[in-house]
Amino acid sequence: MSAAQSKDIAPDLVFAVLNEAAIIHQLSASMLLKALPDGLQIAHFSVLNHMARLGDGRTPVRLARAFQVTKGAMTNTLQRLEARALVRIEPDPEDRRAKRVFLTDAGREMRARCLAALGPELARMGAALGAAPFETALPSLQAIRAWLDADRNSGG
Amino acid sequence: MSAAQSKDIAPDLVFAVLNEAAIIHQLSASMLLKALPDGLQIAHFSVLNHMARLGDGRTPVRLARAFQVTKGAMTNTLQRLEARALVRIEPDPEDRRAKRVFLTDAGREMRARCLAALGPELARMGAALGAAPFETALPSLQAIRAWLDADRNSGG
DNA sequence: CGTTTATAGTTTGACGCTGAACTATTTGCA
DNA sequence: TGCAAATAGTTCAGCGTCAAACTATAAACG
Repeated sequence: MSAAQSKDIAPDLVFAVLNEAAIIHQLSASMLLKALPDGLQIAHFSVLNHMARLGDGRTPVRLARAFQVTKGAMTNTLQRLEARALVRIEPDPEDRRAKRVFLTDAGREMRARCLAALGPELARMGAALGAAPFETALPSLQAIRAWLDADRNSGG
Repeated sequence: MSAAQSKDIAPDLVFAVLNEAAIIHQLSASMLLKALPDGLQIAHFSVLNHMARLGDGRTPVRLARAFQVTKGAMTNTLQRLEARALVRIEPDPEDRRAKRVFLTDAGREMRARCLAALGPELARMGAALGAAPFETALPSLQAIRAWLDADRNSGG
C-alpha cells in the first residue's frame, strides 16, 4: 500500500502513460539523432554530457546505473566512444576489477558541438509547445521512473 | 511562435523530459515483458490490443502509423504474429498493393491472457504511486507526442 | 492514352538494448 | 586462513527498430 491514494486506478491509465512515453522516446530519438553531428548516437552524447556535467573518472558500472542500462550496453557504448577517442579508459589502481572513464579534449569538444546542434531543436520544440507541458510532466515522470527503478532492483 | 508561452524555455528542461520518457520506456518495457505469457513481445501485444479495441481489418500501413513505427518494423511484427497464428493477413480485394490484418480466435484469447497478466503489474504500479502522477502527466505527454508526430510528418 | 508520381509492402544491414553465461577480482565470514 | 558470495567487466544471441533500396500497384495529369 505505502503512500497510495485511496481511489482505484484504471490499468488503462497507467498503460496509456507508458505508451506515450514509449512513443515520445521513439519520435524524439529519431528527431535528435538527425541533428547530432558525425552520426553520433544519443546514448553516446548522453554519456559525454553526463561526464561533462557531473565529472568524469567514474566506473562503467556507475554510468550504467545512472542511465538505467545493462552493463553490456555500457560496455558497447564506451567501446565506441573510445574508438572515436572521445573518452579514455584506464584501469582503476585501487580495484583491479574496475576501470575509470575520462573525457578527452576531443570528447569535450564533441559534447559542445552536440549541445550547439541539439539546442535549436529543443528550443524549437519548447517554443512550439510552451514550458507548461514540460514543467507539468517532469515531476510525475521522475516519480514514475524512480518507482520503476526501485521496483526493478528489489522485487525483480 | 504559434501558441508559445511568452517566457523562454531551457533546452535542459525539454531534454530532461525526453530523457525520463526514454528511461521509463526501457524500464517499463522490461517489467511488462517479464509478465507477458509465452514470451510475447510488447509490440506484439500492443498490436493485438489495438485491433481488439478499435477493430481489425486495417492495413499494415495504418497500424504502422498508429504506433509511430516504420513500415519495416510493422512487417516484422505482423510476420511474427502470423507465424503464431494470432493474426490472419489477407490481400485487399479493392487494392492489390494492400493487405488486411484480422485477429484470429487465438489472437483474441492471447490478448485476454495478456490483459490478465499485465493488469496486476499495472495495478501494483498504480497503487504504489497513486493516480496523480499518471493523470498529471498524460495530457502533457499527449501534447508532446502530437507535436513530435506532426513535426515528423511535416518538416522532416 | 501513356508517363510520371505516390503508395503498399518487403528486404537488408546496422544499431542499441536485454538477459544470460563467462572470467577476474574483491569482500564477507566461519 | 580459506572458501563462498558479491562485484566489475566482456561477450553472445536474440529482439525491435531504423533508413534505404526495392517491387508492385494505383492515382494524377498532360
